[in-house]
Amino acid sequence: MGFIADCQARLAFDLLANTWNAVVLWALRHGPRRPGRLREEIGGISTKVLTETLRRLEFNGLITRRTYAEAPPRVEYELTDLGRTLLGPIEAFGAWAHDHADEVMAAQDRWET
Amino acid sequence: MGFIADCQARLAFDLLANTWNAVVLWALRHGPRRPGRLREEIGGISTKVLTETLRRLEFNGLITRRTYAEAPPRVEYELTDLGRTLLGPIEAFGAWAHDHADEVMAAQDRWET
DNA sequence: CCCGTCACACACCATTTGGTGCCTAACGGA
DNA sequence: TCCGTTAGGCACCAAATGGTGTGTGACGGG
Repeated sequence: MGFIADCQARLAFDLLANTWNAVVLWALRHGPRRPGRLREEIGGISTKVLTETLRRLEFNGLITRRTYAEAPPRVEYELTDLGRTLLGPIEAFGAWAHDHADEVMAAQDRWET
Repeated sequence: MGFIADCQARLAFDLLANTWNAVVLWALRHGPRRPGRLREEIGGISTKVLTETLRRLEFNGLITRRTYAEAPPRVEYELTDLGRTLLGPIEAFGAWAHDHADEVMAAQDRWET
């Protein structure tokens, strides 16, 4: 029933099953962002991986890519309505981490043997 | 603020940033399970990957491993209190998928060019 | 007329992830 | 005594992920 194997929940898990998808979605929560700005705000992500992540999110209909015919070129990424509906679940994880990060790290430290 | 780069939220995202972690946690939601039973209920996971996933979850303090000195050997995995606190956020994603899976697949289909 | 900026593409590389197949220890039963 | 069952180790492999470094087109400015 409902949540295992090839079910729909797996689709959602797959959307978040990489290092940057959720981070980039979260970084877009306040509105459109240019890639350079995204890299600053996120920190630690290369341009290549950022563009790959943005392509994935665009492919899944979670963000849109808007280009402006200027020079130097300008591009903005923005959450779609669909993408915005993911902010709630993502925030649930953020809140969980805020409450339990110390417990996870304590559990990890117990394995120093 | 507080959700980008090296912050605590990244820790939670990392916990779910692979194919099977969330699935296995979810499969354990009703109580202890033996590995064979888990593989049946989940479907499509090899024994190697299942044990690796269980080791990861155990390492992060989300599940416990209990062995019984019997033959054939018996092992049971169970959510810890900490692991149970993750069921809420995971369920939020399941619910999201239930509501929006069709939109994601429709978005993917738009890229058939 | 060369320089810097921006948003990539592209070549290349290391590590991780997921997967298959084979092997083992230990026992109860045929 | 050989078989089946259970959990999982081990060798091996392919693909995906993440990362670095370099090149590029188009324009405005010095």
